[in-house]
Amino acid sequence: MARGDKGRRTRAELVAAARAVFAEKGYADTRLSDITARAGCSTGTLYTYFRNREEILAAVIDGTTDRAMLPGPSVESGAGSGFGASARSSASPDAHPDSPEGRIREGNRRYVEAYVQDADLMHLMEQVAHVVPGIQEQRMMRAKRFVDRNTRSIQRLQAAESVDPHLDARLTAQALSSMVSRLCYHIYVDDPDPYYATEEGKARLVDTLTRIWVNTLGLREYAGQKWLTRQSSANH
Amino acid sequence: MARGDKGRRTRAELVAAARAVFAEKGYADTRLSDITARAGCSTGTLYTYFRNREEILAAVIDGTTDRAMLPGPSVESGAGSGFGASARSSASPDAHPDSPEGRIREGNRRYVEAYVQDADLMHLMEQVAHVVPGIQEQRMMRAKRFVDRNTRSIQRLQAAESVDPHLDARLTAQALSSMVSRLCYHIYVDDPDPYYATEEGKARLVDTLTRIWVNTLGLREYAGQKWLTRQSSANH
Amino acid sequence: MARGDKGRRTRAELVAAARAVFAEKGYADTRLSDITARAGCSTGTLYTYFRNREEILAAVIDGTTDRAMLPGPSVESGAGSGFGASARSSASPDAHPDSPEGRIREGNRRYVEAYVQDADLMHLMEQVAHVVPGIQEQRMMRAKRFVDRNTRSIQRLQAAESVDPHLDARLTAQALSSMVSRLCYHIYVDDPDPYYATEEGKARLVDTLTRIWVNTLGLREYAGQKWLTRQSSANH
Amino acid sequence: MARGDKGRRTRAELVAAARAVFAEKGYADTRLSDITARAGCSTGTLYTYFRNREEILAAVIDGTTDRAMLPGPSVESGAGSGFGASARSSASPDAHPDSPEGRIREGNRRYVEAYVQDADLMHLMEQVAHVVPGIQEQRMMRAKRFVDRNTRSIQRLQAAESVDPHLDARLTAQALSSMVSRLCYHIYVDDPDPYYATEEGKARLVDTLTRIWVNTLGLREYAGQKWLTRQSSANH
DNA sequence: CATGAATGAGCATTCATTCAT
DNA sequence: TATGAATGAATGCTCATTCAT
Repeated sequence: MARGDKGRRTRAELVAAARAVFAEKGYADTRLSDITARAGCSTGTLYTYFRNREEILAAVIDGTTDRAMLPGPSVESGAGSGFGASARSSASPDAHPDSPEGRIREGNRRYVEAYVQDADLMHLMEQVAHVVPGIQEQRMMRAKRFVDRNTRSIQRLQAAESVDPHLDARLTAQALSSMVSRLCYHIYVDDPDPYYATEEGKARLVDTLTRIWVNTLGLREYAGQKWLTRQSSANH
Repeated sequence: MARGDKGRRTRAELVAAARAVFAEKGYADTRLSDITARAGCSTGTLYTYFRNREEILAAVIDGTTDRAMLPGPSVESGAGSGFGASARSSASPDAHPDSPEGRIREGNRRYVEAYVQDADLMHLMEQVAHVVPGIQEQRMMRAKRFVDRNTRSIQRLQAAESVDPHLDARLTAQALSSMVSRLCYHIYVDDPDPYYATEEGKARLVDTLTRIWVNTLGLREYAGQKWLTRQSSANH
Repeated sequence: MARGDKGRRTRAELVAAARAVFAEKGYADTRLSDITARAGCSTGTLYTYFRNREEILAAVIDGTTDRAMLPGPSVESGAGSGFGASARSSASPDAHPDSPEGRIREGNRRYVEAYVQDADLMHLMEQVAHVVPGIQEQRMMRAKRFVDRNTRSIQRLQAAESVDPHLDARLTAQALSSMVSRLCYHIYVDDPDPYYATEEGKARLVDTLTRIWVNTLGLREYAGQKWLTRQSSANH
Repeated sequence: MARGDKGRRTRAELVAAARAVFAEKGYADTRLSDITARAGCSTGTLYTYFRNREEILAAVIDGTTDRAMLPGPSVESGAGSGFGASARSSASPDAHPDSPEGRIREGNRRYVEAYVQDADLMHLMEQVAHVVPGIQEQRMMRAKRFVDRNTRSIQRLQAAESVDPHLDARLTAQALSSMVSRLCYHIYVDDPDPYYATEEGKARLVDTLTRIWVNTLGLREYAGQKWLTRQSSANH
């Protein structure tokens, strides 16, 4: 493994090139020579930094994991806290940021934002998850932590009678997570609609996601209230 | 293309073998010789029926499309009708089968059932969708029809004030579809849990899915009522 | 080998089909299935009549050998006689048919005529001669006989002081034969010019060939005479 | 494409090996592995320099095009001049080198010499011309230029009344070219006779070819003179 | 005699990986 | 560290030939 100064730069160029080529041609259709060609170095150089094709894939994923890969809402409310900490809540965009709804909304907002930034990576992940061993495990681990936390939040709120007690907490947490990631995947990768790349589009998406969480959980304050009206006319 | 009687049998054996090997080793790691070996014929025979690797993949997918591939709830309620036709509704398993909830439940039940049957195929689809041109298009077409129908149902129910009017109908329809397919994928493919292959597990899954749909939409009768208790203790 | 009545017809269809396909796609690019497809029978049938690919090629060639394959001038003047039998001679088209020139002209005329008829076969021969063992030998045998005869004719005429005595008789005979076949090949196969398929074109070709023979040999009567004028203006 | 020093050597070895194997087994029967085996490298190396079988054939042909491929007499007399520039001429080997006859003889001499050098290549060309697209075109182009030049020479000499005016100039030029190449092909490839590889044999061949050209064209000075005697006894 | 599905040896081509420079 | 030519195992695909029906 090269650690000099030029070394670090070359390595970075390789990772960047790999990401770009993976995005362009897909993982399976990418030749290592495509990567070195774009990185402007020779084939041999790649092996100075990576032992094989999978290792450079791992580097591409790791290099951006920190930013992206937010597995869903409630991420930001501090370890173990979930979204159920505080009391006040409503489906309106101006809900108190510390209410369960506020936290859900904030989590969704961050997730969507990250997804837009790294849509190409998400596409790559999708291709690679079922093919390269290890990736999927790592990914599921991360997702599991958040589902676990949300499961506990739901259970706590169910105990507090703020959430529909009939819901299977874990299944629901998993379902809501799946929904968020899959809908983003659909909108930003599968069948991209430029509207959802705009601020308005993203806001609408976050709002819909949040509303689905809130409605699903039946967060008390919200469930009982009259339907609110929103400024932008419905149904884009 | 062989059309005799033996021909039909050989072709079927090849498709079956292909499906099995794809499931076992993954699409990318499957050698055509793996398929012919399992089918008990020589490599050349494969080319009597298929021009190349993609064509046999297509045959595998087509061969099961009819059974599986139900893209989600409300499929069965007749062309254009969606799930919103009748009035009475509740989240309980014994909801009138013709109520919106009944239809959603029935759709979910069928989808889950089909998914369990063809989980290996769904896995295959997931691998292949992003790699093989054409597959993804066909798949999205089919999904789009159901999202469209559900979008209209939601809009109709919103007009009748039976559904939360703040929801973006299309986005919600898409989100709920995504949730169903993705959750099934997670449960039956990604991180399989034998419990959900049992009748009880499937029932619980269907129930949770249905409840999420109903809660999300805020179907009136349900939203207002007191939470019901279920026999099986919560949260598996 | 099938010898029934239907058998003979099937065999004939196969040979005809083979000739057509060889002409269309070239020998190397012809699949046996191309032949059976065009003949309207199944692949197996071909093996009822021919043991392999070379055998059907042989059949195609044999089937037309009688007509075509005239190896050049002087063919018709009776066994062993060559073109030198009679006395009077001139390069004009109306030379006495029994003069050396008349015989040369007649030989060329027949050769060209046959070539036009079977240009596709000649093309086939050219492809195949260097590739399939046996064909070339058979072909050379036939050619050799005519070169031999012409060699003797030239020698006889040289003895009679009617022909340039400096010429190497055999080499000249070979050269003139080569010229005729190669020029026809060029004109009818390599770089076909429709003009030479017309009666006028063929006449001009035969005339040029004949004149080259006569001039080369320096057949006395011709060599001494003043240049003749021809009706059709020169140099197409 | 490798451009280093070793690279150039490897490439050259491959081309040499290809030429040798093509000559030995024929183009169609040559396996790429035959070539790499003889070149002493692995199969993959061939693809470092050539994209496929045709490209290495092209390299074999190009690599020797400069030496060989002289399409016939009169090549060397400067652009556009042909063989008809000067006046004095005779069929004797000691004709003034600048006379038409001298030029024809010199052209034939060079052609024969080159043919002997590269007989294996000429054989290869013959096999390949009718099979590989592009080769034939390139070959005809080159040949056409010489036929064109000779056509003009003939026409000029006809205008000067030095050449038989009845001859179709282009057809004659084509015929004489064809004769030269085909006779060489016969003598050196088809039915090789060691005699013609000797100096005496080559001289006799050149002499015969030249004499046929001169007689055919009826170059005045020659046509009128008495037949000359040559030292070597006639008719090998 | 005809059929056409089955065969399988044979070959071109790819591309991750190595290593001498 | 960088280079890039060399490697060669691996695999998709072809098509002449066979033979049971």
